[in-house]
Amino acid sequence: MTREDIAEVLDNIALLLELKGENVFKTRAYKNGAEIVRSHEPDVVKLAKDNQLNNVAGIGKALQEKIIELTTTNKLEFYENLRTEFPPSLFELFDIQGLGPKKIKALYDKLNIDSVEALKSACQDNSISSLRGFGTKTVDKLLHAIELREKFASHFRLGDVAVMAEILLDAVHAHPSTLRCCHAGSYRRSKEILHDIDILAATTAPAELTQYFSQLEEVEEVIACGDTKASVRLANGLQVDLRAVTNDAFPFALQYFSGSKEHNVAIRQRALKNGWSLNEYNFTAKEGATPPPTIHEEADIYKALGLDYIPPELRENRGEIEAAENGSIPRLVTLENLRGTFHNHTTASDGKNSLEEMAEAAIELGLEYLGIADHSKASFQANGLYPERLLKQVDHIKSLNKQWEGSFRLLAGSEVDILKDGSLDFDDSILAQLDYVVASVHNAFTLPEKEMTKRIIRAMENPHVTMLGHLTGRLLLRREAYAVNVDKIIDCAAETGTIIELNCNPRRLDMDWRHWKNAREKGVKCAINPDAHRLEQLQFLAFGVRLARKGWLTKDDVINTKPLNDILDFLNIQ
DNA sequence: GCCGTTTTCGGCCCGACTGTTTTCAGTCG
Repeated sequence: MTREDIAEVLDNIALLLELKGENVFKTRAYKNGAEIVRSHEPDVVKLAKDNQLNNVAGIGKALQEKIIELTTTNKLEFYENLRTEFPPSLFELFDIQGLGPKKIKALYDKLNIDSVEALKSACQDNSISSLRGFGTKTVDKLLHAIELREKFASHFRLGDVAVMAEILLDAVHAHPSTLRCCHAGSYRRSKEILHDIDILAATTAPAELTQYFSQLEEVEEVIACGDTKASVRLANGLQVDLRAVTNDAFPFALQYFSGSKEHNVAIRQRALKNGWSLNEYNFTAKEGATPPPTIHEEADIYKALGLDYIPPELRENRGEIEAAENGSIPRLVTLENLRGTFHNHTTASDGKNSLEEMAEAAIELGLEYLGIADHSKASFQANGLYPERLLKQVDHIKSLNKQWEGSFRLLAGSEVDILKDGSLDFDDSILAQLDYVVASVHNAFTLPEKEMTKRIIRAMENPHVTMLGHLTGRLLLRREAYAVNVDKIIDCAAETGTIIELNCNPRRLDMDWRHWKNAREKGVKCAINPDAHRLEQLQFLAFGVRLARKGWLTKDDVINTKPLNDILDFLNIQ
């Protein structure tokens, strides 16, 4: 049972308790517990096994017992009993916008509606209007929400929304009443998966701005439009929220709407200790408390609370507040710090551009080196190279390098397949002729966790392997990560000096940001690699940097911030 | 259900928006 499994059980308990009409704080405690289980370091599964759960804030006696029962028996009696009270299909109703626990319970109790399908019929034959609180507008909205659910996913990848997020921010910026504006929410925090885009604006005419925003040509549908807030939907189903506030409230609103919720709860608690209540508009001093200082910028809020500025990417309540308190917030890596990158493909395997074109694009981006790592022969679906073609490519790279005379360099590598037993797709004698080696898993995804972990560790123990490619093989919103013990891989990387890749293809973003803080603390280095299959994809580096920042990584933690000469030394290349 | 330098009881973030409920409940973030 993984931490994610446990978190899901706790989340489900919270939903079931809500349906039962339990105390909201009790349900909140379960939801909160689920979040803690997802993100706590070290892993609560390990803590439970070592009987070390008693010092985790937010996990009290009752949740401790439940987590221990889950880790030892893979079951939870309390949960099993609770589940018998409602049909499992009821959960899907929580996906419908506009339906919460109260309404779902009413639908179930009064009309026996237990699924989206049943809800749809009840809306269509209008039997639903007999319920108090379900007027004609509600029925229309529910039908619309059901349609949306069928048509669109409710989650989007960062890389799929970034362009639109920037276009809409520009549009808000262009309105004459806008004084300043910024993204907020999970986009600002660089989450890899988003539910919506949040934009915050300081304006002298809030109602005008929300009107203007809801009428932009990119807007497909207006969900809500009030005097200070507008919610719209774009053609691809993505929801975008705009908040319009005064210039004085802007820093507070920016802090508030950037989240995360967990971070804000902790920040508010801290404010309360000073006798100040903090909301999206201001500090309010309670009676007898020292008056809060004047706030001009978001950073002033953190300063007022005795904290260093916390970059938005870190605001997940994963230790950033403690770090800000004791002055140990890391100076996070930036895109400008990158000097080169590894793991890119060419037409030799499944890339769309030649060596020359990729090199030119890298130079254009200001990089000093570009690593070429085409697939190895076992990846026949990707036109993987046999040794002969690989060595020919190495020669080609050597001859191309002459023209740049040290100002730029192509590095000759390979993305070699880790075979099912952990051996590599090329002999050591071939690997020894390369500048570096990326080792990746491309088949046998269904191995049990122990075997998969052993397989990857065996590959890492090969001294020719420089770095590990896309550690878990996940494809966001498409394919689950394969079963692998990431903590063990990190430990092995620390021992063997193997670099772990942060694959910045927005469909992968693998290894996950949640593991990097741990990896960094153990001294494991990161390579931010675009895994570019065409020259435009070198731009993926920007997503990689965003996620590296989210993983607390500094310039020193990222190997490809090193200038060319240092990299040549590091790789032992003449 | 969790938590504690006012506390082991009594708090726990709260404002915006919508619809229908004519004074507020439910949902959302």
